[in-house]
Amino acid sequence: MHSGTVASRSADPKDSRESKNGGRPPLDAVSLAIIEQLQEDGRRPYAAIGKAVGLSEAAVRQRVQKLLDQGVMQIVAVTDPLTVGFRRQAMVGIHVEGDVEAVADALTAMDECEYVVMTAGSFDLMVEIVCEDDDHLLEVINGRIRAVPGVRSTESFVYLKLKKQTYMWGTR
Amino acid sequence: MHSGTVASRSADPKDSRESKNGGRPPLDAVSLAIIEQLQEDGRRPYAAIGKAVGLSEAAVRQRVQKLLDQGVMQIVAVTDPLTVGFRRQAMVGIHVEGDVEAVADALTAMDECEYVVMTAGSFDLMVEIVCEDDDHLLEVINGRIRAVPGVRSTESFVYLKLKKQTYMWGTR
DNA sequence: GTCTCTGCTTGCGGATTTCGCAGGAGTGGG
DNA sequence: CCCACTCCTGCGAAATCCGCAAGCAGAGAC
Repeated sequence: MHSGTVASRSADPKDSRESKNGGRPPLDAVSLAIIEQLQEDGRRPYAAIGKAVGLSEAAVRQRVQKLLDQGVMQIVAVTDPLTVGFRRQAMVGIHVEGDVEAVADALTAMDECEYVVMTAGSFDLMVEIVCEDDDHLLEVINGRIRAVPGVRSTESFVYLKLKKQTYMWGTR
Repeated sequence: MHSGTVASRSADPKDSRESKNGGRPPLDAVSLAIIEQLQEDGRRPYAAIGKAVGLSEAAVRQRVQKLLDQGVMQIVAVTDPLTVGFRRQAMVGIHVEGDVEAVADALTAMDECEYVVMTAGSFDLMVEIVCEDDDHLLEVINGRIRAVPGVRSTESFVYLKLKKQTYMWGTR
Protein backbone atom coordinates (compact mmCIF):
# COMPACT_ATOMS: atom_id res chain seq x y z
CA MET A 1 0.00 0.00 0.00
CA HIS A 2 2.81 2.33 0.75
CA SER A 3 4.59 1.09 -2.32
CA GLY A 4 1.86 2.74 -4.30
CA THR A 5 3.31 6.05 -3.28
CA VAL A 6 6.70 5.04 -4.58
CA ALA A 7 5.23 3.80 -7.83
CA SER A 8 3.44 7.08 -8.42
CA ARG A 9 6.75 8.85 -7.91
CA SER A 10 8.39 6.71 -10.53
CA ALA A 11 5.65 7.73 -12.92
CA ASP A 12 6.70 11.33 -12.52
CA PRO A 13 8.76 12.20 -15.61
CA LYS A 14 11.13 14.25 -13.51
CA ASP A 15 12.26 11.06 -11.82
CA SER A 16 13.31 9.41 -15.04
CA ARG A 17 16.97 9.67 -14.09
CA GLU A 18 16.19 7.30 -11.26
CA SER A 19 18.84 4.59 -11.09
CA LYS A 20 19.28 1.48 -9.00
CA ASN A 21 21.01 3.30 -6.20
CA GLY A 22 17.84 5.32 -5.82
CA GLY A 23 17.73 8.62 -7.62
CA ARG A 24 16.01 10.30 -4.69
CA PRO A 25 17.36 13.46 -3.14
CA PRO A 26 20.34 12.41 -1.00
CA LEU A 27 18.07 12.04 2.02
CA ASP A 28 16.36 14.40 4.38
CA ALA A 29 18.19 15.62 7.47
CA VAL A 30 15.44 14.39 9.75
CA SER A 31 15.46 10.95 8.18
CA LEU A 32 19.19 10.91 8.72
CA ALA A 33 18.63 11.59 12.39
CA ILE A 34 16.05 8.82 12.56
CA ILE A 35 18.49 6.40 10.98
CA GLU A 36 21.11 7.44 13.49
CA GLN A 37 18.76 6.59 16.30
CA LEU A 38 18.05 3.19 14.84
CA GLN A 39 21.74 2.56 14.29
CA GLU A 40 22.23 2.89 18.01
CA ASP A 41 19.29 0.65 18.80
CA GLY A 42 17.17 -0.95 16.14
CA ARG A 43 14.34 -1.52 18.58
CA ARG A 44 14.09 1.95 19.98
CA PRO A 45 10.41 2.96 20.26
CA TYR A 46 9.02 5.50 17.83
CA ALA A 47 8.05 7.91 20.57
CA ALA A 48 11.61 8.08 21.87
CA ILE A 49 12.93 8.62 18.37
CA GLY A 50 10.38 11.33 17.79
CA LYS A 51 11.48 13.13 20.92
CA ALA A 52 15.10 12.92 19.80
CA VAL A 53 14.56 14.22 16.28
CA GLY A 54 11.71 16.58 16.97
CA LEU A 55 8.83 14.79 15.31
CA SER A 56 5.63 13.19 16.44
CA GLU A 57 5.43 9.48 17.04
CA ALA A 58 3.15 9.00 14.04
CA ALA A 59 5.45 10.91 11.72
CA VAL A 60 8.42 8.83 12.78
CA ARG A 61 6.43 5.71 12.21
CA GLN A 62 5.52 6.80 8.69
CA ARG A 63 9.09 7.77 7.86
CA VAL A 64 10.57 4.55 9.15
CA GLN A 65 8.03 2.55 7.21
CA LYS A 66 8.85 4.42 4.05
CA LEU A 67 12.58 4.04 4.54
CA LEU A 68 12.11 0.31 4.94
CA ASP A 69 9.78 0.05 1.96
CA GLN A 70 12.16 2.00 -0.24
CA GLY A 71 15.00 -0.22 0.84
CA VAL A 72 17.01 2.72 2.07
CA MET A 73 17.63 0.90 5.32
CA GLN A 74 16.87 -2.38 6.99
CA ILE A 75 16.64 -3.24 10.65
CA VAL A 76 18.37 -6.50 11.36
CA ALA A 77 20.40 -8.45 13.85
CA VAL A 78 24.09 -8.63 13.00
CA THR A 79 26.60 -11.01 14.51
CA ASP A 80 30.17 -12.05 14.28
CA PRO A 81 29.79 -15.09 12.00
CA LEU A 82 32.67 -16.81 13.78
CA THR A 83 30.55 -16.83 16.91
CA VAL A 84 27.58 -18.27 15.09
CA GLY A 85 29.31 -21.30 13.70
CA PHE A 86 30.70 -20.09 10.41
CA ARG A 87 34.32 -20.90 10.93
CA ARG A 88 35.75 -19.73 7.63
CA GLN A 89 35.41 -16.33 6.08
CA ALA A 90 37.41 -14.70 3.35
CA MET A 91 37.63 -11.58 1.30
CA VAL A 92 38.20 -12.41 -2.34
CA GLY A 93 39.60 -9.95 -4.84
CA ILE A 94 38.64 -10.70 -8.43
CA HIS A 95 40.09 -9.71 -11.79
CA VAL A 96 37.43 -9.62 -14.47
CA GLU A 97 37.55 -9.59 -18.23
CA GLY A 98 34.48 -8.31 -20.02
CA ASP A 99 31.33 -7.18 -18.26
CA VAL A 100 32.12 -6.59 -14.62
CA GLU A 101 28.52 -6.01 -13.68
CA ALA A 102 27.47 -9.34 -15.11
CA VAL A 103 30.03 -11.13 -12.98
CA ALA A 104 28.93 -9.14 -9.96
CA ASP A 105 25.35 -10.23 -10.54
CA ALA A 106 26.38 -13.85 -10.77
CA LEU A 107 28.24 -13.61 -7.48
CA THR A 108 25.38 -11.76 -5.86
CA ALA A 109 23.20 -14.75 -6.59
CA MET A 110 25.41 -16.99 -4.47
CA ASP A 111 24.29 -17.50 -0.89
CA GLU A 112 27.81 -17.65 0.44
CA CYS A 113 28.62 -14.19 -0.89
CA GLU A 114 27.56 -11.86 1.83
CA TYR A 115 29.07 -8.72 0.39
CA VAL A 116 29.75 -7.81 -3.23
CA VAL A 117 31.27 -4.52 -4.34
CA MET A 118 32.70 -3.17 -7.57
CA THR A 119 35.96 -1.39 -7.00
CA ALA A 120 38.62 0.71 -8.67
CA GLY A 121 42.15 -0.52 -8.13
CA SER A 122 43.98 -3.70 -8.84
CA PHE A 123 40.79 -5.68 -8.32
CA ASP A 124 37.59 -5.17 -10.25
CA LEU A 125 35.46 -6.86 -7.66
CA MET A 126 35.71 -7.68 -4.01
CA VAL A 127 33.41 -10.17 -2.34
CA GLU A 128 33.17 -11.43 1.18
CA ILE A 129 32.56 -15.14 1.58
CA VAL A 130 31.02 -16.83 4.61
CA CYS A 131 31.48 -20.58 4.89
CA GLU A 132 31.13 -23.31 7.43
CA ASP A 133 34.53 -24.94 7.03
CA ASP A 134 37.59 -25.19 4.81
CA ASP A 135 36.03 -27.64 2.39
CA HIS A 136 33.09 -25.38 1.90
CA LEU A 137 35.34 -22.38 1.35
CA LEU A 138 37.46 -24.24 -1.14
CA GLU A 139 34.43 -25.37 -3.06
CA VAL A 140 33.04 -21.86 -3.26
CA ILE A 141 36.23 -20.13 -4.31
CA ASN A 142 37.88 -22.67 -6.56
CA GLY A 143 34.73 -24.37 -7.68
CA ARG A 144 32.04 -21.80 -8.11
CA ILE A 145 33.56 -18.34 -8.25
CA ARG A 146 36.27 -19.30 -10.72
CA ALA A 147 33.63 -20.99 -12.84
CA VAL A 148 31.80 -17.73 -13.42
CA PRO A 149 32.33 -16.57 -17.01
CA GLY A 150 34.49 -13.45 -17.07
CA VAL A 151 36.45 -14.25 -13.92
CA ARG A 152 40.07 -14.11 -14.96
CA SER A 153 41.71 -14.68 -11.60
CA THR A 154 41.12 -14.39 -7.86
CA GLU A 155 43.09 -13.68 -4.74
CA SER A 156 41.85 -14.77 -1.35
CA PHE A 157 42.32 -13.31 2.10
CA VAL A 158 41.16 -15.72 4.76
CA TYR A 159 39.89 -14.05 7.90
CA LEU A 160 41.91 -14.69 11.01
CA LYS A 161 40.06 -12.40 13.35
CA LEU A 162 37.31 -9.84 13.05
CA LYS A 163 38.39 -6.82 15.02
CA LYS A 164 35.68 -4.29 14.37
CA GLN A 165 32.27 -4.18 12.83
CA THR A 166 30.10 -1.10 13.21
CA TYR A 167 27.12 0.47 11.56
CA MET A 168 27.34 3.95 12.95
CA TRP A 169 27.95 6.34 10.12
CA GLY A 170 26.31 9.65 10.76
CA THR A 171 26.86 9.16 14.45
CA ARG A 172 29.90 11.34 14.35
CA MET B 1 22.38 -7.02 36.16
CA HIS B 2 22.64 -9.61 33.51
CA SER B 3 26.31 -8.87 33.09
CA GLY B 4 26.76 -10.28 36.53
CA THR B 5 25.86 -13.63 35.13
CA VAL B 6 28.59 -13.36 32.58
CA ALA B 7 31.09 -12.35 35.21
CA SER B 8 30.31 -15.36 37.33
CA ARG B 9 30.89 -17.56 34.33
CA SER B 10 34.27 -16.02 33.75
CA ALA B 11 35.15 -16.92 37.30
CA ASP B 12 34.62 -20.55 36.47
CA PRO B 13 38.09 -22.08 36.00
CA LYS B 14 36.80 -24.21 33.16
CA ASP B 15 36.23 -21.03 31.19
CA SER B 16 39.81 -19.91 31.50
CA ARG B 17 40.40 -20.53 27.80
CA GLU B 18 37.92 -17.76 27.18
CA SER B 19 39.19 -15.38 24.51
CA LYS B 20 37.86 -12.15 23.09
CA ASN B 21 35.82 -13.91 20.46
CA GLY B 22 33.89 -15.41 23.32
CA GLY B 23 34.99 -18.82 24.51
CA ARG B 24 31.39 -19.89 25.05
CA PRO B 25 30.04 -23.08 23.54
CA PRO B 26 29.50 -22.30 19.84
CA LEU B 27 25.94 -21.20 20.57
CA ASP B 28 22.74 -22.98 21.40
CA ALA B 29 20.51 -24.21 18.57
CA VAL B 30 17.55 -22.27 19.87
CA SER B 31 19.55 -19.07 20.12
CA LEU B 32 20.63 -19.66 16.56
CA ALA B 33 17.01 -19.86 15.53
CA ILE B 34 16.24 -16.66 17.41
CA ILE B 35 19.07 -14.87 15.66
CA GLU B 36 17.77 -16.10 12.34
CA GLN B 37 14.41 -14.59 13.10
CA LEU B 38 15.96 -11.28 14.00
CA GLN B 39 18.11 -11.31 10.89
CA GLU B 40 14.94 -11.36 8.86
CA ASP B 41 13.36 -8.58 10.88
CA GLY B 42 15.11 -6.92 13.77
CA ARG B 43 11.83 -5.65 15.16
CA ARG B 44 9.93 -8.90 15.13
CA PRO B 45 7.99 -9.23 18.41
CA TYR B 46 9.19 -11.70 21.01
CA ALA B 47 5.93 -13.62 20.95
CA ALA B 48 6.22 -14.26 17.23
CA ILE B 49 9.81 -15.39 17.64
CA GLY B 50 8.79 -17.63 20.51
CA LYS B 51 6.15 -19.27 18.38
CA ALA B 52 8.70 -19.85 15.64
CA VAL B 53 11.37 -21.37 17.84
CA GLY B 54 9.14 -23.08 20.38
CA LEU B 55 9.72 -20.94 23.44
CA SER B 56 7.66 -18.66 25.60
CA GLU B 57 7.69 -14.94 25.02
CA ALA B 58 9.55 -14.30 28.26
CA ALA B 59 12.21 -16.86 27.49
CA VAL B 60 12.88 -15.33 24.12
CA ARG B 61 13.13 -11.93 25.72
CA GLN B 62 15.69 -13.15 28.22
CA ARG B 63 17.74 -14.88 25.55
CA VAL B 64 17.76 -11.87 23.28
CA GLN B 65 18.75 -9.64 26.15
CA LYS B 66 21.61 -11.93 27.02
CA LEU B 67 22.80 -12.16 23.44
CA LEU B 68 22.83 -8.39 23.28
CA ASP B 69 24.59 -8.03 26.63
CA GLN B 70 27.22 -10.58 25.67
CA GLY B 71 27.79 -8.76 22.41
CA VAL B 72 27.03 -11.87 20.41
CA MET B 73 24.66 -9.85 18.25
CA GLN B 74 23.37 -6.35 17.90
CA ILE B 75 20.11 -5.12 16.46
CA VAL B 76 20.70 -2.11 14.27
CA ALA B 77 19.62 -0.27 11.17
CA VAL B 78 21.94 -0.77 8.23
CA THR B 79 22.03 1.31 5.08
CA ASP B 80 23.93 1.72 1.89
CA PRO B 81 26.31 4.52 2.95
CA LEU B 82 26.20 5.96 -0.56
CA THR B 83 22.51 6.63 -0.04
CA VAL B 84 23.12 8.31 3.27
CA GLY B 85 25.59 10.88 2.02
CA PHE B 86 28.92 9.13 2.39
CA ARG B 87 30.14 9.43 -1.14
CA ARG B 88 33.50 7.71 -0.83
CA GLN B 89 34.20 4.27 0.48
CA ALA B 90 37.24 2.11 0.10
CA MET B 91 38.68 -1.20 1.13
CA VAL B 92 42.28 -0.84 2.18
CA GLY B 93 44.72 -3.72 2.31
CA ILE B 94 47.59 -3.19 4.71
CA HIS B 95 51.04 -4.72 5.03
CA VAL B 96 52.25 -4.66 8.60
CA GLU B 97 55.64 -5.07 10.18
CA GLY B 98 55.70 -6.03 13.83
CA ASP B 99 52.60 -6.47 15.95
CA VAL B 100 49.60 -6.82 13.66
CA GLU B 101 47.13 -6.73 16.50
CA ALA B 102 48.47 -3.43 17.77
CA VAL B 103 47.98 -1.86 14.36
CA ALA B 104 44.51 -3.35 14.18
CA ASP B 105 43.65 -1.77 17.50
CA ALA B 106 44.86 1.60 16.35
CA LEU B 107 42.73 1.40 13.24
CA THR B 108 39.76 0.18 15.22
CA ALA B 109 39.92 3.39 17.20
CA MET B 110 39.36 5.46 14.07
CA ASP B 111 35.78 6.48 13.40
CA GLU B 112 36.14 6.21 9.65
CA CYS B 113 37.12 2.56 9.87
CA GLU B 114 33.88 0.70 9.82
CA TYR B 115 35.33 -2.76 9.42
CA VAL B 116 38.69 -4.13 10.55
CA VAL B 117 39.81 -7.71 10.01
CA MET B 118 43.09 -9.58 10.33
CA THR B 119 43.72 -11.78 7.33
CA ALA B 120 46.00 -14.41 5.94
CA GLY B 121 47.25 -13.71 2.44
CA SER B 122 49.16 -10.93 0.82
CA PHE B 123 47.64 -8.44 3.23
CA ASP B 124 47.89 -8.64 6.98
CA LEU B 125 44.93 -6.39 7.55
CA MET B 126 41.93 -5.27 5.60
CA VAL B 127 39.86 -2.29 6.65
CA GLU B 128 36.82 -0.68 5.17
CA ILE B 129 36.79 3.10 5.16
CA VAL B 130 33.70 5.30 5.00
CA CYS B 131 34.24 8.94 4.11
CA GLU B 132 32.26 11.94 3.02
CA ASP B 133 34.35 12.96 0.01
CA ASP B 134 37.68 12.51 -1.74
CA ASP B 135 39.52 14.93 0.51
CA HIS B 136 38.35 13.10 3.55
CA LEU B 137 39.33 9.76 2.09
CA LEU B 138 42.76 11.02 1.16
CA GLU B 139 43.32 12.41 4.60
CA VAL B 140 42.35 9.16 6.26
CA ILE B 141 44.39 6.86 4.08
CA ASN B 142 47.49 8.89 3.38
CA GLY B 143 47.39 10.94 6.53
CA ARG B 144 46.19 8.79 9.35
CA ILE B 145 46.44 5.13 8.39
CA ARG B 146 49.96 5.41 7.03
CA ALA B 147 50.96 7.27 10.15
CA VAL B 148 50.16 4.31 12.36
CA PRO B 149 53.41 2.72 13.60
CA GLY B 150 53.89 -0.68 12.00
CA VAL B 151 52.09 0.11 8.78
CA ARG B 152 54.54 -0.68 6.04
CA SER B 153 52.37 -0.05 3.00
CA THR B 154 48.76 0.11 1.89
CA GLU B 155 46.73 -0.58 -1.20
CA SER B 156 43.34 1.01 -1.74
CA PHE B 157 40.26 -0.17 -3.56
CA VAL B 158 37.78 2.65 -3.96
CA TYR B 159 34.17 1.51 -4.08
CA LEU B 160 32.37 2.11 -7.34
CA LYS B 161 29.14 0.38 -6.53
CA LEU B 162 27.83 -1.73 -3.70
CA LYS B 163 26.05 -4.69 -5.26
CA LYS B 164 25.08 -6.80 -2.30
CA GLN B 165 24.92 -6.52 1.44
CA THR B 166 23.17 -9.16 3.50
CA TYR B 167 23.11 -10.38 7.05
CA MET B 168 21.44 -13.70 6.60
CA TRP B 169 23.85 -16.44 7.58
CA GLY B 170 22.09 -19.32 9.12
CA THR B 171 19.09 -18.64 6.93
CA ARG B 172 20.19 -21.29 4.55
C1' DG C 1 -6.02 33.65 -7.24
C1' DT C 2 -7.46 28.46 -6.54
C1' DC C 3 -6.62 23.37 -6.48
C1' DT C 4 -4.04 19.60 -5.40
C1' DC C 5 -0.62 16.97 -3.46
C1' DT C 6 2.38 15.92 0.23
C1' DG C 7 3.74 15.73 4.83
C1' DC C 8 3.21 16.83 9.69
C1' DT C 9 0.37 17.13 13.87
C1' DT C 10 -2.97 15.95 17.24
C1' DG C 11 -5.97 12.90 19.17
C1' DC C 12 -8.12 8.69 19.77
C1' DG C 13 -9.04 3.71 20.97
C1' DG C 14 -8.00 -1.07 20.67
C1' DA C 15 -4.82 -4.66 19.84
C1' DT C 16 -0.33 -5.94 20.71
C1' DT C 17 3.93 -5.93 22.92
C1' DT C 18 7.05 -5.10 26.48
C1' DC C 19 8.55 -5.68 31.13
C1' DG C 20 9.07 -7.12 35.85
C1' DC C 21 8.27 -10.49 39.07
C1' DA C 22 6.78 -14.72 41.31
C1' DG C 23 7.18 -19.34 40.88
C1' DG C 24 8.73 -24.36 39.17
C1' DA C 25 11.83 -27.73 37.03
C1' DG C 26 16.39 -29.47 36.18
C1' DT C 27 21.42 -29.65 37.22
C1' DG C 28 25.66 -29.94 39.78
C1' DG C 29 28.38 -29.26 44.17
C1' DG C 30 29.16 -29.92 48.90
C1' DC D 1 19.49 -33.67 51.27
C1' DC D 2 20.08 -28.93 50.52
C1' DC D 3 21.81 -24.99 48.22
C1' DA D 4 22.95 -22.27 44.37
C1' DC D 5 22.37 -21.45 39.78
C1' DT D 6 20.16 -21.48 35.30
C1' DC D 7 16.40 -21.55 32.42
C1' DC D 8 11.86 -21.80 31.71
C1' DT D 9 6.67 -20.47 32.33
C1' DG D 10 2.64 -17.62 33.63
C1' DC D 11 0.53 -13.52 34.66
C1' DG D 12 -0.79 -8.81 35.41
C1' DA D 13 0.43 -3.72 34.56
C1' DA D 14 2.41 -0.45 31.76
C1' DA D 15 3.95 1.01 27.44
C1' DT D 16 4.00 0.66 22.67
C1' DC D 17 2.29 -0.09 18.20
C1' DC D 18 -0.98 0.78 14.61
C1' DG D 19 -4.70 2.47 11.99
C1' DC D 20 -7.64 6.20 11.33
C1' DA D 21 -9.61 10.82 11.01
C1' DA D 22 -9.60 15.89 10.86
C1' DG D 23 -6.98 19.90 10.44
C1' DC D 24 -3.21 22.68 8.88
C1' DA D 25 0.74 24.49 6.27
C1' DG D 26 3.89 24.70 2.32
C1' DA D 27 4.94 23.84 -2.60
C1' DG D 28 3.68 23.51 -7.26
C1' DA D 29 0.69 23.49 -11.24
C1' DC D 30 -2.46 26.06 -13.78
